[in-house]
Amino acid sequence: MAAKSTADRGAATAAADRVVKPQAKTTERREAVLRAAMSVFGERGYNKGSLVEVAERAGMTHAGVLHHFGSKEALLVAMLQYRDGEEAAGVPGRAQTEGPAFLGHLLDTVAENTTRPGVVQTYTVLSAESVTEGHPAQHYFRQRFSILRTKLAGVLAEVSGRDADDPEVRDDASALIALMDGLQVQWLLDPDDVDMPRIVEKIMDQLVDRLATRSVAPPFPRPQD
Amino acid sequence: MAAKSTADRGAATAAADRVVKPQAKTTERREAVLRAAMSVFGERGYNKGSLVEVAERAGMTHAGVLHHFGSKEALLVAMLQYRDGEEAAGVPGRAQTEGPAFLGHLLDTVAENTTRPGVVQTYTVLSAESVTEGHPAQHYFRQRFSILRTKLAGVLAEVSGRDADDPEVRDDASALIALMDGLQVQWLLDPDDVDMPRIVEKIMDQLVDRLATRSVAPPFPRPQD
DNA sequence: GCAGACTTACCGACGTGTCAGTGATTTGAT
DNA sequence: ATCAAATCACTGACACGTCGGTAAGTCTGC
Repeated sequence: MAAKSTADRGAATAAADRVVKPQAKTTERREAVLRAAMSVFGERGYNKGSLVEVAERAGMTHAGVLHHFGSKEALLVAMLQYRDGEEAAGVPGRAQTEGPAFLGHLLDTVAENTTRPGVVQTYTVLSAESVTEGHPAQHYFRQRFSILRTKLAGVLAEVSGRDADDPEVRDDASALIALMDGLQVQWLLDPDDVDMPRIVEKIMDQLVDRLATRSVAPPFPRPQD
Repeated sequence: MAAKSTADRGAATAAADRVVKPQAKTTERREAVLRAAMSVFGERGYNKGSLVEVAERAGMTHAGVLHHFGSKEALLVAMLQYRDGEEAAGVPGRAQTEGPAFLGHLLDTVAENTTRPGVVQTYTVLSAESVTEGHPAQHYFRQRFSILRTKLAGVLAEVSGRDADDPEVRDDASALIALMDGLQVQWLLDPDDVDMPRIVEKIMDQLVDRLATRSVAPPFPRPQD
């Protein structure tokens, strides 16, 4: 019968070609809107950024943007998810960096961010803005921080021969994330006065070093090689 | 311009007594507006916070607020300065804590902030928002960070017997400030998962310790044993 | 009676979201 | 392959609310 929305489509073609459901260039246009949203919300924040400006940068009217995403809130959420996907895809290696290499990946990201103030600003402004009442990105950032803390704690534990549930390890994970985020604000305001990569690397080394050398009660014998 | 507003007044009359200048309750009312602004801008951010809501909480109309402060921007700036004054006055000791005691003061502040999420939110949201183009609080925060970095570097140098111009000392000052700011975002989003005072104290100790024990030697990967 | 502290009334600019309509494209039956 | 119907990707106009700011008048304490 009649398919209601674009979501209701299935088993039309057997072959696994890629352009079956949407209208050929639709994905392209949606991505243009998403990228426009990143730049606008990054420059002005979610509250001050307007759909009209997003639409202009994407080359359509604001009604067109609403046609694709339904509401400003939904656009923000879609943008956040899109950004995650892009980042994962952008890494030359596999989707997710695992183990100790993750620390190096973090350092690389900090260094790379130095060349992309726009991206840094998007993240900084939005994450802070999200703590206000009823902000649509609140759930996203709460979850993101939670996952990041857990992952970092795991890596830190692995590297230092500790337990990932050790409060000290978790504290250090929180601290490292906080350090990176906090530095971004200072750096955006005063790029010449704050050397993000150098600072993060130094503190990270120091944290790992202390975690490894000062094992309070090693649950297992851990030779330092 | 007919009835010019009283917006710009800088305590510029001769006698320092109280019977000449403001109209008795005026100072009181202005402070009420300033406090209302802190709560509104803290909850919603500067962009989303409205003069109407500030006015309501101060018990007047938004035109009344404009009468006192001239513009929304001017209100924000006045609020920021008022907050600084309040904080300085709130410390039981003198206006400014000097020397090594400053580190303890910082720790006390972090602990105290744990009981005042509103204040923390105001600072967090506004400081991040200020990095956007043309934000009225940009100058305030740039200056604030600059002064804080310098002061902290001085104290750190004093405590560890280093030079305040030492890049390592300045890096650590930036790092400590970044840590505190970054933790606030995580804490606001997840108060139970982030123990701000404990984390800051631990990192601070660690920083001071390393600064003091490791003089002016270039850092080797594994000097400690 | 006058300056200052307001209020009421209002303006123009914007911002989000709705709606009907219009071509372009895809679909499905022939 | 052809063609009509369905669906899509939009646009333009508008409804409706909100916001910062202005103008002018009123009330109050000195």
